[in-house]
Amino acid sequence: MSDSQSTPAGDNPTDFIRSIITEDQASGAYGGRVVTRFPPEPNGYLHIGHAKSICLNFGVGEQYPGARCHMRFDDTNPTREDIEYVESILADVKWLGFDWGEHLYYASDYFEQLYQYAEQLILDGNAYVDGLTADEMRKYRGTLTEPGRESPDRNRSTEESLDLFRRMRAGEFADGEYVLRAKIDMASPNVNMRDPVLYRIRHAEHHRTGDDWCIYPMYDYAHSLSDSIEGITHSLCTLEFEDHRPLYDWCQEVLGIYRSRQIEFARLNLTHTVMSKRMLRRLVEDNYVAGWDDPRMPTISALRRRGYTPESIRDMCDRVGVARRNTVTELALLEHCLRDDLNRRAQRRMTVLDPLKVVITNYPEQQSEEFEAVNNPEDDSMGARSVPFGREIYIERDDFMENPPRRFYRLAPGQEVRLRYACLITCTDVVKDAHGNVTEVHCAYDPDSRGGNAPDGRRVRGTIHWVSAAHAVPLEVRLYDNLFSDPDPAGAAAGSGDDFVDLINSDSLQVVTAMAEPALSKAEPGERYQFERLGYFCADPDSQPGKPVFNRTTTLRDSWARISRQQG
RNA sequence: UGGGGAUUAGUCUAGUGGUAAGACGCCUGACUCUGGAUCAGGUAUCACAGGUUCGAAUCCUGUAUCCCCAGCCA
Repeated sequence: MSDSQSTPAGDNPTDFIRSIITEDQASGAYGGRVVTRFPPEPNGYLHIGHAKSICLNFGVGEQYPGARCHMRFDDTNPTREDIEYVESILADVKWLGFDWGEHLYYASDYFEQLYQYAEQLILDGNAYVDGLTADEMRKYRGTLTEPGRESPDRNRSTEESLDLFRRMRAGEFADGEYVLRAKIDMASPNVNMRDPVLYRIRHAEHHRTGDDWCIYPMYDYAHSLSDSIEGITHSLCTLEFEDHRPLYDWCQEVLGIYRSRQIEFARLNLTHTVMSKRMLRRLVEDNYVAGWDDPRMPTISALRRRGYTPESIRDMCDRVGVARRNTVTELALLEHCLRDDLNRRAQRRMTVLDPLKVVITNYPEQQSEEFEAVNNPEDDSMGARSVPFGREIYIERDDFMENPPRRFYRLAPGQEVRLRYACLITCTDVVKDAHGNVTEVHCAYDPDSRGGNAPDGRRVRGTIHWVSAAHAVPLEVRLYDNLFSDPDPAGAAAGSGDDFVDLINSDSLQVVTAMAEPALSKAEPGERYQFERLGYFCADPDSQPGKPVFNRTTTLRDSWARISRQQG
């Protein structure tokens, strides 16, 4: 576990759900058991929003004595689901650092049991087979302000319903011909209680049960029963299921089975991204991004590829908390958590993203030497490495200005800066091309400043990173920015009537060839570094031996940007 | 009055009758071989209006605003 400052040791409940569970434990409800579950439908990739639910459910599952969290797939709709998603979801949950142990389940494992319970419902007069078409059923359902009407089939005898239901299972009917409905109350102000459909006919191959079934249970029914079957004590779900709770309770109550308690919380929203499955799918399928794991996506697999650590994601979820209010969390919080984590853990390297050549005119040609650079100033145990230095080096183009503004402490004519870990240099001359662009900068170094400090103790405010031109290795670096500049793209699109894809930031990806110190040439995919003064970067799986590719995970905080903005 | 929720600083979250806490962000300053990190300080009277009370973000009443629900999706 990483040390999260937001959760001081010894504190117990940190949100209303944990308060409820703590009380239940104290009062002996559920016999002192605590069992939660994370129940995705395997119809897409997990995103950062799911991470909140994962952290909550698995977090509770490991926090209470004897507690556990089940990993369960809500695979009740064969037409949208696929094994590919099952595998990616499992991998993502694991990567986030959670473990379901033996408790991996599938709603489809309960199909037979669910079916038997459905027959029980019919026998008890709590369900009936209805022959209304989907269209008719919608009309019979009424509206939000008007009650619904009872279907003509509502009073079908239990014998007949049972017979029809068995024939539904046997495959005698086409899709849509019949459904099994709960017999509750067509006049309920809660439309979910107006005789909701429990089973529909779907002649489709299921990714796990093949064509064993042609009738499939609906979410409300399957979920309530699955929770009960697994002995889930606290069934944590998002706010939009609030109206479903009466139905969730109804299913367990009329069947007289184990009672679980559904508790709803607000889902996570993040600025500068979209989270709906529909929109994410659109981004991928219409090729606005390179795939589900394109580092600009909010999916777990994309965040992983981009370089986010699981610890940082969990830390953010901890800090965001759990409540019942619909909110939008600033991306800045996630970025803070990442920097906080990587500042302590990532090794430093020097890389120049936009090279400008500097010739140190008083440094002997052909000569070179090595300077020692610490790998992480926050952690001595990470040791040091040596970095080659020579007469010609690259510095960041931004680190030189011919006519610098006030408080620009970097390189400028006549101005002295420190080359990090190396020595002090002073700009003596500027070489330009025919268009007046600076192509080269000439400097003189202070031979007595080897290591970075002058013996006379003079202060040099600016320290810049650099790379020896003779030893530099080229690096493909992918600079990512937010996919959407608007903090609330979905809202902005809805408000203006625009298609959300029109709001995509055209500068969300910039690919550059950077010059890096030699140590970076053999980076393995997944390795994360801080490129000094620039940000955190992660080697991408596209890297080839000798041809590393890095993704910029996030920049470092840049207070110079603020200063220069203030100066105009 | 269709039903169900929500409303504390720019953003999250705590506080459950005794005079607003923490985090991110932002602003100041210190320090610094990353204008990074770190450290110090600053940054709201709790949607609104009444009421109860010695005292209310916390209780009551009313109002406003926002979110969710009419799939044989989850």
